[in-house]
Amino acid sequence: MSSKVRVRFAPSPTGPLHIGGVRTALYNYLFAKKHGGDFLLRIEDTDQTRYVPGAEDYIIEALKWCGISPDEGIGGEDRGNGPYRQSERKPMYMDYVNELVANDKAYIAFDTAEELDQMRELAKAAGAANWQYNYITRGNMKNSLTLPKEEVEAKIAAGEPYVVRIKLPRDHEVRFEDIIRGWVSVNTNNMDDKVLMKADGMPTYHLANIVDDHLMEITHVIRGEEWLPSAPLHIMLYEAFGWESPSFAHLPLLLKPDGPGKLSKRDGDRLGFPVFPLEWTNPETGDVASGYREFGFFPGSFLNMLALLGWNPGTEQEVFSLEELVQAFDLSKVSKSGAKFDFEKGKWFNQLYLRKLNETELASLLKTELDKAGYSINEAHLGKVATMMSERATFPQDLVNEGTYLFERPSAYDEKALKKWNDESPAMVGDLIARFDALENFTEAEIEASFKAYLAEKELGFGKVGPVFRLAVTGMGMGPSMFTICEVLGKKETLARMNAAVEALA
RNA sequence: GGCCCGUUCGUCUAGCGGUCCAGGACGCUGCCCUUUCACGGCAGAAACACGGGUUCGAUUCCCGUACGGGUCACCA
Repeated sequence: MSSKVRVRFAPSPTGPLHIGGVRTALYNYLFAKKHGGDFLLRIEDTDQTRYVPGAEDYIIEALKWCGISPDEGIGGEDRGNGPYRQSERKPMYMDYVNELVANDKAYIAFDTAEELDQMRELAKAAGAANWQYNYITRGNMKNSLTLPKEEVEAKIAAGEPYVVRIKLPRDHEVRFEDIIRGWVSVNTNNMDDKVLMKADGMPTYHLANIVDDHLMEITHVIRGEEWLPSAPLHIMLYEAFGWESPSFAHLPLLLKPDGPGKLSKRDGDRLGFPVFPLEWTNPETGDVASGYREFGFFPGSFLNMLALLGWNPGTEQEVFSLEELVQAFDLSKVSKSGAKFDFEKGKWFNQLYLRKLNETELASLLKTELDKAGYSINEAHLGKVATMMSERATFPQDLVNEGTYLFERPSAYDEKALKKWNDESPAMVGDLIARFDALENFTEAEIEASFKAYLAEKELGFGKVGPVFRLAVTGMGMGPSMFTICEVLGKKETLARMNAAVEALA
């Protein structure tokens, strides 16, 4: 009888979540929902020096925008496993650390950060490999393993700062089966006695993580590959406590599209696209980093894009709603190697999502964008214009930007299109003005019929008059059907523009 | 550098010993549609890192090399 699936996303509030973090949260969410389990959000803020105000709210808002809010924990329900912020759990960790020390699974160490740095430098100067605080070196350091018991007690009584380190056994092969990578094996000889509790009394990530995952009954730990090297330590910790370890799944990293390395927060807008779900203003510098939401992405397309970065269902389906992702998701189909992030594919997804919208939805998007840009049009035309512009838009703002001539008179004429304008043009436009002016209902169909009748009468080709007509009305050399544009503009405005063009370009 | 993980088109990837002179998608190129642009349709270029094994047979299994990534804090 297996217990209920419970997973957690446990970010550190050191700044905005980047898209790699969002993907980790997404995979956790998908896995939980697929198995009818719980998705928790825990804040790992054991490092007080790195706390960034606003980061926690940002994380909650980002998940909410994506539609993958946690069931339990920060931003979700408190189901009695809280607090869900590690800084608020500080007193709880002490007992566990003491238990480990009492059972000879951990020890107290007095070495200062400076002394440790010195050891590392010395080792480096001697050309040795990494200096490690381990089964060999701990015998020469200042700790409860080397110092007499009375001295240890005296130091503690005197208020001397100390840390607690795990006491790793010598030459022990640590093995665990990663859901994505299969068996991973590391010898304790290559590991060191990591600090479990810092001098300030706060646990390190390693200790807090294990204690909390155990207490919160986490069944599956799904996290980035950057944690793979410390997974053996975590296994040792579970063993030290005598607890059953959860299953692990280490996700491949999101890599920079250009140079080497993983996509990082610092990449910001250097690459010409957002790396954060929502816009973020650095509270210290005031710098603003763009977000996918503000860039015009839909939560659905954003998630769809992220989901396929490192996972695929094994079929040729690429477009998924969140519900479909839940159904199709499978951790064993997550790939092993890192994925270079490709913004072009993301844009494609957004374009696809935009086109799936119906006329009412598009009209509402257009209205919002028009308001933002300070434009307004006859509400009756909203749907027509939105639909017309949607096929050349990737983002909602393109609905306006790709056709500003629909909302204001052209202030200039496109240089390239201007080449189509010649000596005969004013007369042609003049003829059209006269014809259009006579139209009863200035509708798309009527305008088209009138225009074509004119072509037939003068025995002119569409290519001869069309571009000139377009230039006069929109100032452009390309765009959607002129007849639709004219109907939207209305007779008065269309004729006014044509007259203005004749005057300006004569 | 030590340790760990990985390696199929430019990119994301399918492939779990013969179905693969390797499939899909983004991007790119060409053609068609079209007054133009866009959309759409069609077509095309484009990859199994290398070397050894194992096997009747390797993209698929094993080993090595190369390359890439991660990690080596009283940060997570």
